[in-house]
Amino acid sequence: MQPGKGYWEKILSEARGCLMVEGKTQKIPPQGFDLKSFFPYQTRVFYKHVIQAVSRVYEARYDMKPNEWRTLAILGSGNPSTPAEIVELSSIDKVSVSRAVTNLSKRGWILVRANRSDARSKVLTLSKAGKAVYHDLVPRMLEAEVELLSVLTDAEVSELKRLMEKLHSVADKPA
Amino acid sequence: MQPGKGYWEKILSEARGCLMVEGKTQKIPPQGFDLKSFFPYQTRVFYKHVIQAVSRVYEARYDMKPNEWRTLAILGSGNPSTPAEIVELSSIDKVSVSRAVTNLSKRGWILVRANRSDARSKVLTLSKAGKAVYHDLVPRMLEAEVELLSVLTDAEVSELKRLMEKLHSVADKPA
DNA sequence: CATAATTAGTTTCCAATGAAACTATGTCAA
DNA sequence: TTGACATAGTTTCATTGGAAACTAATTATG
Repeated sequence: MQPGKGYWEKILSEARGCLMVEGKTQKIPPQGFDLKSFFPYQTRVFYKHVIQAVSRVYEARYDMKPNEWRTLAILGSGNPSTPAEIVELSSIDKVSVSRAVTNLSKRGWILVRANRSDARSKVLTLSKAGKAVYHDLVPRMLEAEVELLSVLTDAEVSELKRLMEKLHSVADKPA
Repeated sequence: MQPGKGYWEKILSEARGCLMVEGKTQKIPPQGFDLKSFFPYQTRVFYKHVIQAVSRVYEARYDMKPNEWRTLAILGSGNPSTPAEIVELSSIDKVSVSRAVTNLSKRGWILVRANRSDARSKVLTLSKAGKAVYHDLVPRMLEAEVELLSVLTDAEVSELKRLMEKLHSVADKPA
């Protein structure tokens, strides 16, 4: 339960000089904070790199927005879905899903029909055209993924994924 | 130079059923694409988690925006800088830096003086108030980082950082 | 049943961001 | 010099995305 003490001891030791307890202003910082070695900063740079590498594909080829691609991807890989299911599966918020669905529908890529079991809802499926786009795009996206990851070994990719997932397991502080 | 063949062989094999070569439309996909196991998707989820964990701190405490925090962080840890240097160090674009500087200046946290050696430019430093904010915020940000990373061991943190950095080393395709 | 509380999805509004155009200054070459 | 081009920073504009309010339909409760 106490993993990696050393790490943050090191980090905090850098900050120690400028720690201030609530009211008490103390000391000048030991020139200590370095954005470049700050984990969230590194994550942001990393993220931008990854996203940019793959978003080019659907942007250039179909002028799609990220959320449209994600929505299409979910509809293509599964059975008919409701917007709510897409929210669930994509971690996009419902407002954005609504917009993506509207746009994809305008383009004729998805079909919207009523949901018999709940009139508030809708059932979405890919149209023929939508499937064609999906089939064209998926392998290209996977290629882009492969290209992106090609500097890493298999083992490294697995490890990276594992560590990213592990980070989520932080329980929200009970207090 | 050919690292981790197995990984993408696996990935591509899933797509194989629906690969289409330029003009030729082929096959139905093997129900194959799963957004949740798509690396860029995982990265986005990961990123949101990380950013959210730390941005709370400066948002709640000083109602600062991400780019304002980053700008402050750079000014605080170093010597006087020009906006261009901040762009360089923060990987924020110059438009955003300009805005962050304007806002921080309005709040009285940074001082702007002319740059003797180039009248187009400016020299920025933290004011007394700005330093106080910096000194208050830095240890809290580091704490948030520690908190965030506390589910990982030292070794895991190092490895994660290493892998994220390694991914950048992709050379932009020559052709 | 009737009505209160929820839920699905949309619309409206606003904050954040980046691209392109713009202003002012600096640099280089004839 | 003087003009052509480059550079620092700002402004304008369009796009994106999320929060909150809204509508319509459903479920729960008395």
